[in-house]
Amino acid sequence: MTPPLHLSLAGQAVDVLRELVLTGEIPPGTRVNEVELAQRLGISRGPLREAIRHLASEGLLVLAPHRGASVPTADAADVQALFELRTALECAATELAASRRSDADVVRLRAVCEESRRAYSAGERFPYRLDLAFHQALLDAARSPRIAEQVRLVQQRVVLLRSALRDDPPHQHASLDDHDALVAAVAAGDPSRASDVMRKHLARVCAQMLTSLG
Amino acid sequence: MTPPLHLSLAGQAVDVLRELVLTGEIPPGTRVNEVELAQRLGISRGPLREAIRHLASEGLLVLAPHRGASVPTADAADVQALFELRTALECAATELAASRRSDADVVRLRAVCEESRRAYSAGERFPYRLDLAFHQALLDAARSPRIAEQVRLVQQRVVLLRSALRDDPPHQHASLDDHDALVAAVAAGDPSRASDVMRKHLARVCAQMLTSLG
DNA sequence: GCTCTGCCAACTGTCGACAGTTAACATCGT
DNA sequence: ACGATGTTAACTGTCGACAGTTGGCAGAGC
Repeated sequence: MTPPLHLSLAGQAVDVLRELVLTGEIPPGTRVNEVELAQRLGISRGPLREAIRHLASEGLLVLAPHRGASVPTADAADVQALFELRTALECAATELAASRRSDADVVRLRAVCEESRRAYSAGERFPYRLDLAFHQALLDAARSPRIAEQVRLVQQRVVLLRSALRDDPPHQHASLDDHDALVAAVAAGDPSRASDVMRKHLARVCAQMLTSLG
Repeated sequence: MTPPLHLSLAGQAVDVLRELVLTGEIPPGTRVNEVELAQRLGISRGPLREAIRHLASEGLLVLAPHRGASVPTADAADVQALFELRTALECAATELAASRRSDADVVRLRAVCEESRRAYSAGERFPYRLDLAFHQALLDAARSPRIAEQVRLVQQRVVLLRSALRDDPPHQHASLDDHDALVAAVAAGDPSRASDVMRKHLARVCAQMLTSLG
């Protein structure tokens, strides 16, 4: 039998609180009240504090001494710094993916791209879910668990800002093309081209976010 | 007056416990007893638990449900994954440093290199302190606070393994040469050459650690 | 002698309460 | 009316105690 992944109240609180932050139910700038939230979750302040600190270590909350935790707000400089980190990590992961990918990885990547195009053609907004799935599939192909973990954390922080990407068809179309180009380079086993495409893709996304903010 | 950096007991406990782990006073594989350590630090279990969780988020401790925290031990695969991450981050930082460095940055880097050579010539073992100082100076020149923070965390984990690097003069000499080559490329404003030198430098360090382990 | 089962000690996970600090409000002085 | 100051309520930081789980040990059964 697999040991239960988290039965601890603190672990559950991490999951619930993460969702509350990522879905925007606790919007950026909001301060978190420990006693109130503890009652809402039906737990004591101890486990909740541990959950809060954990989320803070992931960058989803910021702590101020004697003033508690709040959901971070980002300015242009923050976005730039965040994308410098994301670019460093994802370009490296993309290079590794181009070197290490299996046939199954390529199949998977193509499938995600096709599903994205279907959804886009069907008039849906480009589902963020599929964008994440694509990047996740790329990370799987890279077979570097630590880099994958760090990328996951950075992407989480980006999700906090994703309101900036809603409803921009040109940007979404460009992203679909980027993804296709990425898959082609990875499938061809060309790390430097793949990395280059990724760098440009992220630069576009970053620029898009900066204009949407400022 | 600058507000005290951490007056909270949890914050102090983080610093003390981090030092205990990094200096090897609590060696890898050792389990940490909460009540015992709390008494030793003269604090209650609450703040200590927060400190433990914080160190765990930095990778300096690993948590097992109902079995507490212990200092992690690394095998070859861990070292490889760790250096893949480190390479991704430091190569990116090096590229940025080559683009953004000021004259003062170059002066600083040269000074650290010279001090390292002096120490080495004087028959000292290559002080790890100076190696950290060099990489830190490089990060300062890169002006990317998030990447710098992540590198700091990875380097911390590497310190846990640094016993593997003691007393290897050929390796130390090669590292000194690497550092000089790095400074030259950064000073010349050549990002791709600088990144390349860094990649090879880290590959050598990683290989050295792997042979020392297995 | 070996294995399985049931108990036991030690430790972690959790809780409720107290103390110290912060920030906002009301009050006083000018 | 405006600013400075004292006061107070709310919240965080900390503590000690209780409960549940884990792993080891002793003893019974084969």
